Amino acid sequence: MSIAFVAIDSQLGRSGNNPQITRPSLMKELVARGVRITAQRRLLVEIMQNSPRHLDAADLLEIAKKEDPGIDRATVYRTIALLKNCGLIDELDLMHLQGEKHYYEAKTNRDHCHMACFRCGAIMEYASPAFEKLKQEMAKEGGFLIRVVRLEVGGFCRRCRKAAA
Amino acid sequence: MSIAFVAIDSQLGRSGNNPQITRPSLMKELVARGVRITAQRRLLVEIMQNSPRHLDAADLLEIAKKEDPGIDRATVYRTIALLKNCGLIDELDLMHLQGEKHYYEAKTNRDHCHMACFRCGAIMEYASPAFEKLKQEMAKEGGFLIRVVRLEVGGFCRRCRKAAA
DNA sequence: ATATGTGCAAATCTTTTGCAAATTC
DNA sequence: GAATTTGCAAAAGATTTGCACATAT
Repeated sequence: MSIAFVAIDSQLGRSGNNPQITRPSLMKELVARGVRITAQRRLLVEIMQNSPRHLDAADLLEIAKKEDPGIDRATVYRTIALLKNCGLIDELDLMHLQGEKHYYEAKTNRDHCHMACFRCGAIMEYASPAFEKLKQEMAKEGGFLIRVVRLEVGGFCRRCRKAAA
Repeated sequence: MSIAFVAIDSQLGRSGNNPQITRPSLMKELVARGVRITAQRRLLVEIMQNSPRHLDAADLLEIAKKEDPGIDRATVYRTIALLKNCGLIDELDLMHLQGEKHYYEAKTNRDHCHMACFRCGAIMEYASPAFEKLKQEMAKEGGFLIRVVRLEVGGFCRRCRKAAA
């Protein structure tokens, strides 16, 4: 469980006229897709749904073990793959600030960007109409049917930019 | 060396009013930064500079070995790290279509997005003023000093979208 | 009852590292 | 000549897989 990200994590939708960001219920979506519900899936999905932070596979496993000590790493990875294939979660790298692992979050109704500070490790989220417009433009100009979008930015947050100056 | 990407790879700057995309000379930039030039670095940098495709570490090693069979994997990774830290190359995942490895490209004067087709594996590049505008907005609204930007999109290219319909 | 999912352990894949020898300036 | 870089071999870290057993519908 990484610590560095707790700081300014999740400042979603700071742009002026954002509608509220919402997340669909992962469980309902799974049921709707006819996916078999097991105890382990229920547990993992609940953790993902409710975590205010971006979790990696190891985080997820660690948290799940508190409830079900017998749960295995493989199940975590398989469940992540399932959710990803159903298009219910997004995968992030967060600029590899903490190594090569991946982070996950339940898909929101609004795509958003992740800005990672190289100095303090804070992750800021950012959604804006300009992003939506860019997506539309890419789809139209490129003739591309977009399924997943990942915009990640690395640099220095307001605080660290000053501190480093 | 992956094959799937050869197809529509590198359709950079299809948007209407794009200025020409250019790349700085990696070697010159390294020299300007006072970086020691070794035979291995010269070779690897030359390959990176001239490759029309996105190469991963294994590709790079394989190509370099044709010229210098003794060159080692570690040197490839260390050189990639050097270039990345100098801000001379960008790192891509290309939606992990081919596993967890990373791909690299010499930084261009213009940031651009990579669109990866889940079906045929083609990679399309796309730059546009809307992208520049979004970056500016993020920097301004978030108070963020942007150093690296990575926008990757997964979905279906024009051809595959039709074929799958 | 049967198809599907799980735990376990081992394997795989990519990337990193310690160290002695080689190379660059 | 001194500092840096390289090759080698081993390690590390994340993720995947085969298989016998357990579970959900």
